[in-house]
Amino acid sequence: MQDPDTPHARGAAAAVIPAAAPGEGSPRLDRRRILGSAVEIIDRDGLRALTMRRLGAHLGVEAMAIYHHVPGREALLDGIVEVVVDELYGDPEVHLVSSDWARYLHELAHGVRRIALAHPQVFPLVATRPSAATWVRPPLRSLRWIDGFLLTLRQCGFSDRAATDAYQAFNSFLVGHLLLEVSQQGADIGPVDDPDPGKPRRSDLADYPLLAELAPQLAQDRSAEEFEETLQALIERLAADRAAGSTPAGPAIG
Amino acid sequence: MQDPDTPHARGAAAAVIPAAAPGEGSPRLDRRRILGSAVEIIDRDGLRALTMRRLGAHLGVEAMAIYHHVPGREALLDGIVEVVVDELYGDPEVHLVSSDWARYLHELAHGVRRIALAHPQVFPLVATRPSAATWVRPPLRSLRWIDGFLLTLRQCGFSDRAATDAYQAFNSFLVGHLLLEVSQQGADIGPVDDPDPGKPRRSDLADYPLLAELAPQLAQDRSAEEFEETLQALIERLAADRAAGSTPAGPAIG
DNA sequence: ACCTGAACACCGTTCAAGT
DNA sequence: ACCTGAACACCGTTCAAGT
Repeated sequence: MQDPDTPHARGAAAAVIPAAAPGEGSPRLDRRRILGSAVEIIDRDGLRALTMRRLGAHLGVEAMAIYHHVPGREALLDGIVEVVVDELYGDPEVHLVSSDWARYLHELAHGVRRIALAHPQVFPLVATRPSAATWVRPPLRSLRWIDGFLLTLRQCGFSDRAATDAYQAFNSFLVGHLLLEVSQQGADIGPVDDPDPGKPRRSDLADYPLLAELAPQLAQDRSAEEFEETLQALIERLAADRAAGSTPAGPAIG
Repeated sequence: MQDPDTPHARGAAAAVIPAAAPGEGSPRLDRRRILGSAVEIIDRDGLRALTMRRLGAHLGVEAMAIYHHVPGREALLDGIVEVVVDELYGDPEVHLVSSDWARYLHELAHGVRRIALAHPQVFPLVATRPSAATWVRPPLRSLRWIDGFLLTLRQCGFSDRAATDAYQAFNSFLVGHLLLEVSQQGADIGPVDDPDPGKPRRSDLADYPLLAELAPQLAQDRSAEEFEETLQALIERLAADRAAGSTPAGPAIG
């Protein structure tokens, strides 16, 4: 249980001066500042380090002050997910709509991947938090992006059904791949308290000679290539669905 | 904050008689009984309802007694994941190895899906808990199954690389699809405290006419079909990779 | 050997009180 | 209008004590 307490404001009994942006005059609390600090804490110390009390301290404020801007911890987590997902808007390489659907899916997929890799400890939250409606699926869980997605595909000749199916398949792909990719690079859900979380002992592996032989290869990080290949395969599949269009599988009447 | 306290043993100040299997004589505590109760609690009330104290009460024991059989809460969660994933062994429709790899992947995928649907509240844990080694990927995270998987594919003519790639792609597919499927059917990560988690208001949807139009279609549950289709596409892709075999993309030397 | 009671250091959250 | 102090009902976990 060492808690090195990284050299932030806290060590000395310093005056209560919240770290405000240098040029900005107002260290006052607001939702944006709260959510920003929360993301910082998770990025640095993991989800379990995010406590109302610790968040307050990080903001130079008592924990209870937070409740004036955010209804509670659950709402805080929802806000974090929203803020992180909305980083997509700031990505100059991703456009909200496009006339080239395949290129659009490429851009979007890489944009989401950049977010996941920038916030590996937040991404499990993005993937697992229940969303507003059941048909809003992570990670593309903002109404505006869902709309842009469907608009783009419909403009490009997808039927309604093909477009909505594509939305679901695209999200499944992103969640599946990115969740495993961030977890692979040490994203703990929770704090890093555990020095050695019990990696398979050699003796365990001894029971599975093939596994022991292939373990080094399994350990290779081919995430980037796999992402590209699976994305490409998905796009090809969607292209086929699009071409099939509104042609069902043969005459069903009769 | 209503807590109806479902009509289980608890209401009346009953004698401390732990619920033991009728025929079984020993209500003594052991790891298996603890993990079983823990899964029951999560299945019924969600992950956040699983508390050392509540688990103890459910077992007819003080919370501290649990620590004699399980090192702590983290280990408890790991054990839960293990127990649930190991239900695969009890599934008569899933074999550990096979000489027909495509059929094998079908069986395995459906076996894992049955588990996810049987324990929708546990599956996010299966998907997000850090595993022993980085190369052990959820949901197929038991060494024995990984070994069986690789053995089957190698026996069926997959190269080492194609087999390990297939393991990773297969797991990504399962996590992505099943996580969204269980979350879609109301799997809360956390308790059901929130009566209405804020579904998109009509006014929000008014800003996105296309979305409003397609929402009913997005809300349709096509999980089963999608699972089948994506699985089939994955298998076809793996078949192509297998056929490509050890033939790299042209001469790289020179 | 196994379980309990009491305690400790933390949580999220409330509410009246301060400014 | 915004923040604080003190309190409440919970947590996970420890440890000496009981049987």
